[in-house]
Order: sequence, then structure tokens, then C-alpha cells
Amino acid sequence: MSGTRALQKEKTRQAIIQAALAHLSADHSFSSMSLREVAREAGIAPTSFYRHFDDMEALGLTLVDESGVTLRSLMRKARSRIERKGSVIQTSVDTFMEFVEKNPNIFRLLLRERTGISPAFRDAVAREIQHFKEELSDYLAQESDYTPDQAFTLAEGLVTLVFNAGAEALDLAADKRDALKERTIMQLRYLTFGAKACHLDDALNVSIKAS
Amino acid sequence: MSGTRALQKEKTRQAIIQAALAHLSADHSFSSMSLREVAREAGIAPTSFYRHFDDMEALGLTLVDESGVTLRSLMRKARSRIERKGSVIQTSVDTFMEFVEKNPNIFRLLLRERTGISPAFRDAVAREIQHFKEELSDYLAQESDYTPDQAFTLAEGLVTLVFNAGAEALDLAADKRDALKERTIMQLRYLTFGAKACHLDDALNVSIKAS
DNA sequence: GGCTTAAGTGTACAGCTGTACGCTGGATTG
DNA sequence: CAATCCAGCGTACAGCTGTACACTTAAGCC
Repeated sequence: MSGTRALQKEKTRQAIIQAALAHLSADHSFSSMSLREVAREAGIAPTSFYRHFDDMEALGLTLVDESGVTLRSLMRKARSRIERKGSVIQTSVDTFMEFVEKNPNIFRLLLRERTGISPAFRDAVAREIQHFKEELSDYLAQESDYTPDQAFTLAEGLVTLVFNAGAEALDLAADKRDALKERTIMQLRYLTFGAKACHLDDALNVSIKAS
Repeated sequence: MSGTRALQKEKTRQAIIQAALAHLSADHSFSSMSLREVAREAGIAPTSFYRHFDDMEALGLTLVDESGVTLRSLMRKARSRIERKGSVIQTSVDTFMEFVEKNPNIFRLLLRERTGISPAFRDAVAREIQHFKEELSDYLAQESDYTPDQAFTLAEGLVTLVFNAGAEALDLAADKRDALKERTIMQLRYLTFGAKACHLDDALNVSIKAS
């Protein structure tokens, strides 16, 4: 029961995971990656792969799950930063952009498999993003007094804008990245301000919606 | 010079293009499509493919260009609808969603290759979307009196939200699609309203930005 | 200390891929 | 009419893929 065996197994399992992540890049996606390629990179025989995963799809789903863990720890970090410093929007964007810069490959994985070939992948990524939206929605509903629907609509918009900015930042030179970041921040402000106004509006039973 | 020959050539060229488009679906992307597959579907020998395109990438770029044509005709249509009926946001979303529903495969192509493996593809798609942003930006700047920067920032946000909604609509049942459409419209309203407010704000030299 | 279990190996095979090459037959040209 | 061109074909080949199968060898167990 000491687990010399189990320990070694876990070690090569991690080697496989790391090999797959390492091979991700702008010019190499997970779906274009072969089982043999991963095995080669991990330093094992192709057939040994099966001792750890049923097939490449199973490995991919594991990667998505792992990236979910990373993302959620990121969110917790952002929240504590907000509680210390205040500015929700600025902090969120900074934190997210930091994540994209530090984990471009994980982000690329999510980005690509979100619209990829495998239904299981698409679902897994969609679930991660949905988490993101819901957590932000809860936070917003609690801070201001939006209705649940309004909070979710706003949160969804914010997440969409930030996520997309991250995607564009990936391929951008550092100087243009700052401009993008600024535009994104403005867009988030517009959205938040509009939501607030519309909320007050509803409360007063007036309508700006026709505008 | 009558062109029986050239005519036939154009015909099989179109057959190739149509074969590629027809084979696109939720579970089959362009990048996962082989040259032989396209040739089979088009009813020609694999090697005949080379009489028309250098390789699959060249065919892909052609498809992206064609989709650009479709998109731009779409925009013109939307604009004339707006001039007749008025509501910018509602009309834009309706038109775009109609496009996505009628040309899911073209939209999938753009969506996937935007984050794909090939730099040429990514650039081509980015250029199409940039067109979109710029045309909308011009339109906004002309209708209201935003500064060019503000107009572009707003346009970019709007395009991002609509494009993403289209992507999500692809995999959604019809009943949930309506809810998504409604949320998207609200988000666009928030964004537009916030931009307007912020613009007036700037003009008066006050600041809501700290909010 | 012997028996069992299982992670990792090497070989093998069928099926797919892109594409080089030489040919054919009908349209085009002079 | 004869000469040329060229879209489309069939064959061929090397290189890659996933994975079935039988094996070794070291750890775990009684």
C-alpha cells in the first residue's frame, strides 16, 4: 500500500498531461495533435498511453477540467483583490489578461475547443464559461440590487467581452495590447453603466428602452 | 476563346468549393477535412484538385473570401432595413441571426478558423471582422456625434457581442435561442446607452468614469 | 519466497494521408 | 487539318495514424 507503483503511474500520467500542454501553441492545436505525438513527447511508447486514458478525447477533457481549476483559482484571486482595492472592472481585466499572458496554451485550448469538432469538448468548455458567468452574476446581484435576470444578462455581456479581448490579445504585439485593454475597459464601463441606468429606469417604471 | 473549356473548369472549381462547404458541420471542421475527402465529394480524382488550388489552405482562404462577400451583402441589407424601419439594434440582431441560421456552415468556418492553426486563415478572418467593425463604426459616427475613438470602441463591443451570440445560437435549441436573442438585445442596449452617456459626459467635462 | 497484477515495451497491420509522375482525350489554336 | 494545350485520371509510394496482441519486469500480496 505504500504506493511506489501508484506513484510512478501518477508521474507518467502527469508527464502525458504536461506533454500535451507543452505542445499547444499558436500553430498546433489539441485537435491536430496525435496520440503518438503526445506519447513521443512524454517519453513513453504509443501503446502505453492507453494505460492512462481511453483515447485523446479523454485526455482533452481532463485538460479542460484542469484549466477549469486554474480559472476558478484565478477568480478567487481577483475577488480578493477587488475587496482590497475597489475597482471591479480594472481589476478583473488586469487579472484576466495576466492569466492569458501566463497560460496562453490553456486559454487557446478553451478557445479552440469551444467551437471544435467534439460535442463532449464543446460541452465541457461551455460548462466552464457558464460557471464563470454565474459566479459573476451572483456577485453583481449581491453588490448592487439587480434582478437575477438583469444581473445574469450583464454578467454574460461582461464575460463575453473580456473573454474575446483575451482571445485577441493572444496574437497581439505588446504595444497594441494596451490599446485593446483600454478599449475593453471602456466597453465594460459602457455596459455596466447602461445596465445600471436601465435598472433604475425599470424601478421608476419609465422607459429608456425605446432610445 | 468561346470557352467551353474554361467554363467546364469553373464548373468543377465550384464543385470543389461546394463540396467543401457541404461537408462542414458541427462535427466536421475545415481543418479536419482532407484533400481526398473534398475530391471524393466533388466527384474528381484527388490529384485533379491541384488543377484548381495549390493546397487545402488555398481553398480555405477562398472560402473565407466568399463568406466575406456574403457578409457584406448582409450588411447592406441590414442597413436598408434600418432606413426603412428604424430600430438599429433589433434589426441588426435579427439580420445577423437570420444569416447564422441560413449559413451555419459559413459561420462555423469563420468562427473556427479565427482561432485556428493557420496564420493565413486567422489573418483572413480577422480582416473580415475588422471590416465589419469599421463599417459599423463609420455608421455610428455619422448618425450620432461620437468621436472616432468612441465610435470604434462602441462598434467593436457591439460586433463582439453579436458575433458571440451567433456562435452560441448555433448549438442551441430554437426555444433557448429566443431567450439568448433577448439577452443579446439587452446587452447591446446597455452598451449603446452607456456609450451615449459617457459621450455626453465627456462633452460636459464631468466624469462618471469612476463609477 | 512464490504468485499475481499491471505499467510499459516492441512488433505488426490496415487504413488513411499528400503528392509525384506519366498518360489520355477532347477543346483550342494556327 | 495538324499541332498544342491542359483538365482530369490512375498508379504508386512513403509517411503517418490508431490500436491489437503478446511480451517483460518490477511491485504488491499472501
